[in-house]
Amino acid sequence: MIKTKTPPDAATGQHKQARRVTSYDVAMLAGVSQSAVSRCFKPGASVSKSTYARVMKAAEGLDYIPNAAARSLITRRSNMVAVVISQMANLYYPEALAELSHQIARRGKRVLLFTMQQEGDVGRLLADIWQYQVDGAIVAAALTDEQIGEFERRRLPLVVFNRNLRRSDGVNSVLCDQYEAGRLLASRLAAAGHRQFGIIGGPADSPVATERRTGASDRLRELGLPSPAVVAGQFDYASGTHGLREIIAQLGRVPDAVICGNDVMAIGCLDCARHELGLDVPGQLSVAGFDAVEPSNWLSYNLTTLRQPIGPMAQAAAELLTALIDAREGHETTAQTRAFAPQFIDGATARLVALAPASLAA
Amino acid sequence: MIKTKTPPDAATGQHKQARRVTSYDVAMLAGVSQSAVSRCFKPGASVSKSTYARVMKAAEGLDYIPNAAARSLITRRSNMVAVVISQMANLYYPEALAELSHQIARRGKRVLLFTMQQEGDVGRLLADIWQYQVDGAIVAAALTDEQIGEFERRRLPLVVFNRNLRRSDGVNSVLCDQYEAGRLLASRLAAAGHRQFGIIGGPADSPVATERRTGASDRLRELGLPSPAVVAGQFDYASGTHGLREIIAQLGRVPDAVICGNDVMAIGCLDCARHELGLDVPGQLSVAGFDAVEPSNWLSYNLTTLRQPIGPMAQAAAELLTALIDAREGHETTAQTRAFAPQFIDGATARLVALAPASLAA
DNA sequence: TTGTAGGCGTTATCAT
DNA sequence: ATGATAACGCCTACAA
Repeated sequence: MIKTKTPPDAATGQHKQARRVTSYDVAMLAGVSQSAVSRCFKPGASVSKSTYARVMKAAEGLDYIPNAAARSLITRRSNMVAVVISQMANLYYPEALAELSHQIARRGKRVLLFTMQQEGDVGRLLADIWQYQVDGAIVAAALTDEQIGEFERRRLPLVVFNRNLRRSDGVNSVLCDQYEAGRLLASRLAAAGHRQFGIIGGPADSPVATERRTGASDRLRELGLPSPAVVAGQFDYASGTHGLREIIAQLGRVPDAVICGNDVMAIGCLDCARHELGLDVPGQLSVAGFDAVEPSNWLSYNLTTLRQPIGPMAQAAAELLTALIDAREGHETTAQTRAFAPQFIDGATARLVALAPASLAA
Repeated sequence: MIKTKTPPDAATGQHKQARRVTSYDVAMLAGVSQSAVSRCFKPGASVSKSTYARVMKAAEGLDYIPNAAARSLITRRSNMVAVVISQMANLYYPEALAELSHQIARRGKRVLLFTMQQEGDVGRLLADIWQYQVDGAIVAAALTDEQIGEFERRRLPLVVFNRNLRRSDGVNSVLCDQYEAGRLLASRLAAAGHRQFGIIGGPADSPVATERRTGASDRLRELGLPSPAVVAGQFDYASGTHGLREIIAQLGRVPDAVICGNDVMAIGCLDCARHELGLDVPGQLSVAGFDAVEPSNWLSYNLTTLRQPIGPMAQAAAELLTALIDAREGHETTAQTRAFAPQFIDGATARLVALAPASLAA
């Protein structure tokens, strides 16, 4: 007996123990060398038709599948992409994740998922990302410049998703201009004659939330409108309902319009206005959100909002990342930013035309 | 020069090329053997305090992180768990995924995500699951017995999520009894005097959808009620709106109650009834769904539905799977099923008390 | 086209 | 406690 550590039941052959079937087993059964087997599983390798057939038959008989861990050790490619996402509660992110997963799968890779509750928790995930030897990462969360630097040092392709446009230099990113979106929404509402605004913002550690909020309030200030009542929320439904009440308490009256940091909060705000406060929307109050998540389009809401083109953005992210991965060896490619324009959705929860003097009187 | 393929800039030391830093580098810098380094990264190994400190300092200086692929090659543990999910559109699954990811992360593992459009596509994913050497899998999709057998042959721990209770023997599973849930909903509605039902079912390839539908219609038959109008849907909003119209066309009248295969379809049905057909819900029509996803609880809907306890279910699945993984070597454990009771949510979209004779007259 | 041999970066065994 | 050394399963020159 020369074989080391033969499993106890090897002689009986009853069932093969933990020992997995390897390319050696296949080679033996097919009567070829191990490297021949290896070549058969590499697309575009030079193998004769006859050996290919023999190997494949043997592989099938043994249920052989190449071991990706062993392969990645030598090829330095794991065919895994890290996707880092917070705010699964946000509704926008599940939609984005579904698209990302699909697009990444199309390109022959798989998603290793990293989720977290707070955006601030990214730091603790990073070590794991290094460990798992992913080929690249798509991060939809706030990264500090230092953290981005770590990706560079490790030469790990990185695409940030929805990061602040104004800080996107030097980083490959896919995004909507959230600041501009905030401005746009404020402009449209102001143009319709709304004067007193409320803003229900998102979490402090979310750059997207911050951009939207400052975009809107900057624009309102430019227009010389009264300063809006601003309250903080958590991107969830309850933040919308509480937020509206808080705004009303702050102002001592119902505002003309409320801009919410995302659709879910806008829906909460809307429901509170209609069902708890008995307000007519958009008659007495305009409400608008961001994202155009699916429920915003439901008949009960038909929300006025700004769509982020999730599909194209996910596709762009996957495309950009795989390009970076394929080009990793050799020339440094310069970072690019793919910005998408938010699309205004003219729903039914915001009045968008100025009131005629007559109707003001009425 | 003996070193093979020394990178061109190795002499300059300017920046280290693709060559990654390994435990050897750390060992060299710390002045210890490579195996000493390895031990330092294995919790509970025997290392002296002084070498540990030296190694860790060197590791930090070099940004060294153990390579998980190399490790898994020998330990036979990748610390990855495959999660297979379809129907990301369903709203229920994103919520489940978020919980699963969280629970799995707590146990020191990560989720390798496999998504698909149709449940029938599971087959094509399986080969990838074998490839990636995951430690186990949680599958929330329809698996054939043969496919389950393949997991067993490969001794890959498997937990099925929300598979048919009546076929759960021999498979580790976490589920709600969907058939019973369907019966329960039918019973409650029938008890309130509803006689003519409509059912908007889910996709044909979804066992969950099938169970709910047959549970409801079996119960209606037992009660001797007129046979319901049954239409098929895709678990999405549009299926709910179209479904209701189709049911009305089939029956030639508005049914007393509609049971929908999930909440999103129920919401579609509800919106169609109220906003397109001008029906009073629950005055003229009762509508109920399944899952208690977040929007079902929003004020505009307050849907009558059956909650699946996502949190406990995800926790059970993660727990069960990790237990299986830890017990993999040695004794076969017998398969277990963890069934959770659906919880009736007494919303405001279904009339649940019988009409008094007086009000019938009125 | 095919086989031989070395190496990818760890962990695990066994002396010391 | 520490250091050699042999796996782990595969890919890839290189030689034949």
